Amino acid sequence: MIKQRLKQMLLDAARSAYEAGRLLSPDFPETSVEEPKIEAHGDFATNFAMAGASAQKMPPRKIAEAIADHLDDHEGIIEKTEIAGPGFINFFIRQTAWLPVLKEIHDKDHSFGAAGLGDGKKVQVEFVSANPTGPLHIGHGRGAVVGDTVASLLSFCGYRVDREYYINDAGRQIHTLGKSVYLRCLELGGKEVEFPEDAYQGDYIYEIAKSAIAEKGPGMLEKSEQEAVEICARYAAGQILKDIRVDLENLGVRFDSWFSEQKLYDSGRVDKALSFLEKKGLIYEKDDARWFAASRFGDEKDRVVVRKNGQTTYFASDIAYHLEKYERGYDRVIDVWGADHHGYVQRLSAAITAMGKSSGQFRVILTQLVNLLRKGRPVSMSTRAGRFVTLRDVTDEVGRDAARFIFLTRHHESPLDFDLEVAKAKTNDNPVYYVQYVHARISSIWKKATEERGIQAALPNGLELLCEPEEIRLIKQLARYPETVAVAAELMEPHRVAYYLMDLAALFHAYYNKHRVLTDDPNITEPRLYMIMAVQKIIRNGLGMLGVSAPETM
RNA sequence: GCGCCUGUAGCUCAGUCGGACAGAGCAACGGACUUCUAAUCCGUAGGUCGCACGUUCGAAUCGUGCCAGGCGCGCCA
Repeated sequence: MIKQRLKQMLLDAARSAYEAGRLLSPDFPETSVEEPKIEAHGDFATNFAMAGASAQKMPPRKIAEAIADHLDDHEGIIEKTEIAGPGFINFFIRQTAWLPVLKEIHDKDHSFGAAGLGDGKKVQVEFVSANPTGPLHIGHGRGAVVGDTVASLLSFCGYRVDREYYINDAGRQIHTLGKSVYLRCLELGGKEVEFPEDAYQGDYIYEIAKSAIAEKGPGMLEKSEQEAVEICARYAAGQILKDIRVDLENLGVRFDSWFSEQKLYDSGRVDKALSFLEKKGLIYEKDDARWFAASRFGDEKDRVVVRKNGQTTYFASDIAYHLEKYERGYDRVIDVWGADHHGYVQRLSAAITAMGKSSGQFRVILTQLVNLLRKGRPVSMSTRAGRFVTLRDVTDEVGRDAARFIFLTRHHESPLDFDLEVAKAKTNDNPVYYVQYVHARISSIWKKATEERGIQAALPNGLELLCEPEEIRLIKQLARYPETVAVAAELMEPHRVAYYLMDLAALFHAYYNKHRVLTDDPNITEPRLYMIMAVQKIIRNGLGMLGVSAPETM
């Protein structure tokens, strides 16, 4: 990568300038090379001289001159350097130095830009994990897409990634679900029932009740209430989970494993985790309850793990779950939660620190809430009345590609306004089509090239003829792909890839409108075809990373 | 009251490790289709980066204090 080579050259230049007596100190700052916003400032610039001014006790411009004089560009990638402003060194790269990236893209194809950052380490990304007590809503959709894409990014960057869904199938909510269904069953059987306010109100409960009667038989209702509720609970959770699976599949999200909370209890894992902490002296008894000393690990206060009534808390099973994750051999564990759970982060982090794990081994990604709008007006979401727009409604209406792309064009910690009408619009309000259109346009050109001109393959001939400014800009953008993906993976910010693709698409459309690829001159047609096929590969790879399709025609 | 997130153009949002003159799309206005797909392109206009102070060669970015919106502060999940 050109940037890396420049960094090395700078460091070498600084050393030889010091040896030649032009610099006073061998203490150099960390070299930072970045791309200036303005093209007139060159392809790359460094603040090396300014950052080193205090150590050198010299004016920045003097330092910059010394370094510039000692630059050894034996590969010949630099056209010229300039010293500008308070002491920036600006580099102008020889245009032909950009061209090799095209061949690299063609050669490496799907794996272009794949970095070995992860070094084969095992990572688990746990996301969605919605309670199986009702349909998914749009907020779950956001978490699903962010989690899925973070997993893809990490996987591309050399981690061994598993996607997991944690099923909260133990505890009171499931019991409430069972009771809700049971009562609806009785109601359907003609009995007068009082339906409590804290039960699940939605119409889907009726649907489940109907099929429960059909499948389990009316005899179910003759058992004791406790037994019947239990049957209803398990049946309902199973049905809802089935629907959740379908909803996620529709969004292009698939999990490697579905982990049951109930199994943690059944296998004694919760007790095991608590005694593990107890042995470390981190569990104590107070007010007839048992507490974990979370405050010793940065949490505000200690937290109850076993209640006065002898039942464990959700926190206890979560500790057991995370302990189990590490026991399964995951080096890093990533949880994607809705922002409404952020109060929970510290206590779980505390528990994980208590397990002896470092902060780098656990990360919670919080996704902010989604406001669902239609034509700028909030869509009413009354959970109490059981009347709300589900995730399925949304994907059915706007489609997977648009839904995913919209979730990924915001930083996940920014609240998101999701407007159904905008999501359906096939205009630039909806950049997914803008990006996909590049792919389709290139397919169309290629089709024409093969069918009408008998061209068989894109070959790297005459690339030095790619010297239009729009061509150089496009190729430079292609060269940015590896770094974009690496940074997105490292920071777990998938939106960076989406923005990268929009920028690439803009450069391509601008190029397309100004220059023809298929010309009467084969000498110019060949390299241009080679270039746009590289663009197409990056678009395809990038969209694929985001779980968005790359259509041949639109 | 305490904690977390957010605040950038009329709207929706980017802005990397503190870098040079603040970025895109939409909306507005004016242009470009006998051409490889106009789901496109070109141009114009649009800013107190919530406010104030501080840190320094340099702040949308870091620190402190305010303001506004969202969320959270259970022996709920």
